[in-house]
Amino acid sequence: MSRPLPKQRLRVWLRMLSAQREIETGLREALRLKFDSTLPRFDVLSALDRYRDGLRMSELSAKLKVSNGNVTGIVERLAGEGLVERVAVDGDRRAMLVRLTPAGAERFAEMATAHEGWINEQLSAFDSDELEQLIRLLERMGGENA
Amino acid sequence: MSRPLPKQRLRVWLRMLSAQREIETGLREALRLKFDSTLPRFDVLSALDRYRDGLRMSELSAKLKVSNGNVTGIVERLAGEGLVERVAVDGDRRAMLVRLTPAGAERFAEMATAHEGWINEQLSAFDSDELEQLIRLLERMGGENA
DNA sequence: AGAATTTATTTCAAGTATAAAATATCTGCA
DNA sequence: TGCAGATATTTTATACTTGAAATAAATTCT
Repeated sequence: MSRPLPKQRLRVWLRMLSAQREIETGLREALRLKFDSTLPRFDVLSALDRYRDGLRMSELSAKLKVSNGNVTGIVERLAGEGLVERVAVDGDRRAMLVRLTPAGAERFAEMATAHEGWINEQLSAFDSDELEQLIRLLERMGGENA
Repeated sequence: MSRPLPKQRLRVWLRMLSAQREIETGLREALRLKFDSTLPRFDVLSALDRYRDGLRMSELSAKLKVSNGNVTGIVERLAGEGLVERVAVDGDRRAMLVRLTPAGAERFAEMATAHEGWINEQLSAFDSDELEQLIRLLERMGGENA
């Protein structure tokens, strides 16, 4: 007789939260110390690095799963640092396209290398098979992919 | 020849972030609509419900893995709502013990029931074996348990 | 064309979060 | 005893986050 399903699910959720917070705390500190930057900024740069032609504000907030207003502020600060630029979209004067500047692309490349290393350490306990298992399971959690 | 280990680990991390944000968005909204409350407040109540004798501020922030100053603010608001109370610890005048009020315990009980239901829906795709797998894997992620 | 609606983004108010500085208290030890 | 250092918490400054309201521009429907 095993534990009821709802309790098991709750347990998974709580454990996931805990692991996540712990890893994020490490990342946050590392980003701050090595790059004087933050996790949200890294996330925005990362999305823009993946979409080199740029993204609209709304696409950015959808990809990051955060509110529109939130992205406005982060992009503003990144623009202030010269890492991203906002350009008008022609054909739609409501929209703004955000993309990496050359400086931003270069900066992100350094951060991404370090970031991959930190994650690699945090998840060093897992071998390839286990990682595949995790991917398969996590892909079925929540709705669609990243 | 499979993908290199560091990339696989990164993939797991990104997928976990994505799933988490999606689920949290749902929980946040549900908590707001049904209880006019928030996730951080729920987390604090949850910890206090588990430790009925109360917790010190520092124990609370350690369990929740958030900063001390953060907990100060959330507890302040919960105290304003009459859901928690702060009492002096005798033998140490620096410390504060926080615990649920009867109203807080009652309120939390309602919230917890609903919360379990929401999580149960969000993770409805998984059966018992898969949940056990997830637990085992997640327990090895980051450092120690919750 | 002109009004109503929808879409894209920003602004706003309130709450959440961190790191660092400030307080207050406690503990260990010369 | 008295003080140096450690501990518990709050305060402060700044950043992040949300949901809702406000703008502004595009689209739809007569």
